[in-house]
Amino acid sequence: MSSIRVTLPDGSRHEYPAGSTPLDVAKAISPRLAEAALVARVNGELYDLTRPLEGDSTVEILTSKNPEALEVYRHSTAHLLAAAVLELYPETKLGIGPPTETGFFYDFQRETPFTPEDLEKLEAKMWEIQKRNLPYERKLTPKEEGLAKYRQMGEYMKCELIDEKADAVFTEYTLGPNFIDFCRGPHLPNTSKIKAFKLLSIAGAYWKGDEKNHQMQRIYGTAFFTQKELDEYLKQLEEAKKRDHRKLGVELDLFSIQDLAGPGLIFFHPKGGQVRVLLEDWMREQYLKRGYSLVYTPHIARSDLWKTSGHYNFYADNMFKRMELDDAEYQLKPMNCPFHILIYRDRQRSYRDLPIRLGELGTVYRYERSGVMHGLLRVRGFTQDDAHIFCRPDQIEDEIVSCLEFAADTLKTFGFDRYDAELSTWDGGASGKYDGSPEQWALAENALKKATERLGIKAEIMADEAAFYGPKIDVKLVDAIGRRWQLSTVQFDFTLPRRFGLEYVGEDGKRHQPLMCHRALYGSVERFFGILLEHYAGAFPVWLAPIQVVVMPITDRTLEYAQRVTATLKEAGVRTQLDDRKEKVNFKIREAQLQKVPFMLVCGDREAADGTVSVRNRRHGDLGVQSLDAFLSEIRKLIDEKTPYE
RNA sequence: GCUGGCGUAGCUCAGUAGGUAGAGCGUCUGAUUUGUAAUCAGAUGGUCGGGGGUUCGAUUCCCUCCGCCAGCUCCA
Repeated sequence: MSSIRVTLPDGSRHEYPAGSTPLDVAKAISPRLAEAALVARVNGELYDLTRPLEGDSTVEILTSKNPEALEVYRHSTAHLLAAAVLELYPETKLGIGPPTETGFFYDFQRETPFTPEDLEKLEAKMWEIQKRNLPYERKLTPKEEGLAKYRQMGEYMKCELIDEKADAVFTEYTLGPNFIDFCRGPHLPNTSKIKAFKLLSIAGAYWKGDEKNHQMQRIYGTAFFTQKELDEYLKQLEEAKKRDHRKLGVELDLFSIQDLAGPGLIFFHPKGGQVRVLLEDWMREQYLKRGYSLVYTPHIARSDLWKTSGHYNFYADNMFKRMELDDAEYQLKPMNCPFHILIYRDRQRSYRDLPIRLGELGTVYRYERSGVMHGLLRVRGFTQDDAHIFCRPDQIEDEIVSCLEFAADTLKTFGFDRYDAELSTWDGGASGKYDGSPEQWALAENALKKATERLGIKAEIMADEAAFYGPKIDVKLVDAIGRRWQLSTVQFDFTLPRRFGLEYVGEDGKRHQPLMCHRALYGSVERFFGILLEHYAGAFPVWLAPIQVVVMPITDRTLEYAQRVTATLKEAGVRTQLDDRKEKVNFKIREAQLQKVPFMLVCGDREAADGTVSVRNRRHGDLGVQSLDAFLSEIRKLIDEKTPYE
């Protein structure tokens, strides 16, 4: 057999000599394609351009236009980093170095830790190696031989990986004469293809992601096909930094975290408090509109409750320490569900009573390890917009649909147009780590699936990702600068109804166990507040802005008029502040702009004489003179319609 | 919790090869009556994160605790 047949994406077929490579195929198509080629897809599998084809194949040449090529590109950059590290610090041992969503990292084991200056040195070294124009060469090595080699090199982590993952013959990649790495590949043909990268940070990382293992130093970096794309990415990082909710929280005087009180505990200042009230009021209103009942439950309960619910054992690590009171033991609540269950269980329920939807803005406390707190996004005390739905099997699908509709409305209200969902299912019972019967799992998973279908929501199935007590749907939103955040969740729970012996009397006069699901839409009010803050970059829409209007008299002559304007707006329910300091308008405007106040009303002699206001919007600048009534009805509209931006 | 970095005035930051600190903004006082992003002048302000040690002397060096930041692990 001296030739092979290659099928191209357009369906055309060509003959090539046996042993041809994807690069040969690309060259035959066009020199320009051969130049742009980075990697190939051969019979569905990614191939190095120089890896010989084995028999008849379908071949697709991938260039910088294919997302897979970027992954390979970054993976190759990670190898370049490892090669640079070994040249500068030969005693270093290698961990793993994969591409990530935004770049790549490589883990290293070394006595002395890397410093930020090392990153610069390493970058320079990487460019130096890049210029050597070295090929990434694929080699096939028998397992035993390879093991012996890496053992001799002292690359004990590579040995461990080979031991676990390698076939009898495995692949490895060289980069120049001195670098070799156990790696599945594929890689770029050579370093000259790498055009733009940057090392970003150093961090600790556990070997194999297990905190029982030793910790290494991870170097993060990113790489793009062009310097321009890299610059854009770095700019986006800067942008993200600018809208960091922790920074905005201080600048806009919204909230704080006090050392004296403890980490992970949030203080909402007046302005943040105002926004939070609006968020909570909106949610409560929705609850009532949508057939939920509002309940209030305590913050602590006897340990007996937590023993019944199972938290005492299974959630102990996340709970605050127990306290002794009157010979009984109490604990702060980490979840609201047992309380809502007690309300359900307080009396006998008929099938006619169902569904019962108990909602609460319930504040819970969870012990988080000291290194994990993060602004408003990860805290030790937070308020969930929590609700528990108790229903019959025939009701469950409609319930899920209305939960998801509720979630979608919530997202829309806050100006999130893009979101998607993940449906986490069990493993079919294989491992025994899941609670609940196969029938229950089937019923629940089906209901979740059908509900997403009915609503036309695309839900990615995450097999074996469910909670042990039931399947769930998580909604992830995409914010103004493209970041994804996990927000709403709808989770089934087969465990708690059983543990608490929940029941209802059915049509048949017999006792049945109700289905129960947990759902939270904001998730945590604190976290949601933080996400919103970053989404809006601090410029809350008019309906949420803590201060909606600042009125600015120009001189003392117009102070009285400005006071009247302020009073009129306040009376109309517009959150208005009078800036009567003896300062220039420029100064007042600057300050209001920085505080991201939506509207500024300048009141001078002309306006006072005509009963008008000179309107300035934080985004659009000077909008000219308007009658106060006209302005009022305009802002009223923005508030009532909850216009997301303005 | 772990690895690394950091902690100086309300905020942003400078500084001291070990001799108890400085700017801008803010705050206060006075003057200025001002038209769409900073009026001027003066004053105020710090146990240099807490504690301990070394030293004649520590904000600086060492130890320890607390907190923050980037990650890891975990998670709403």
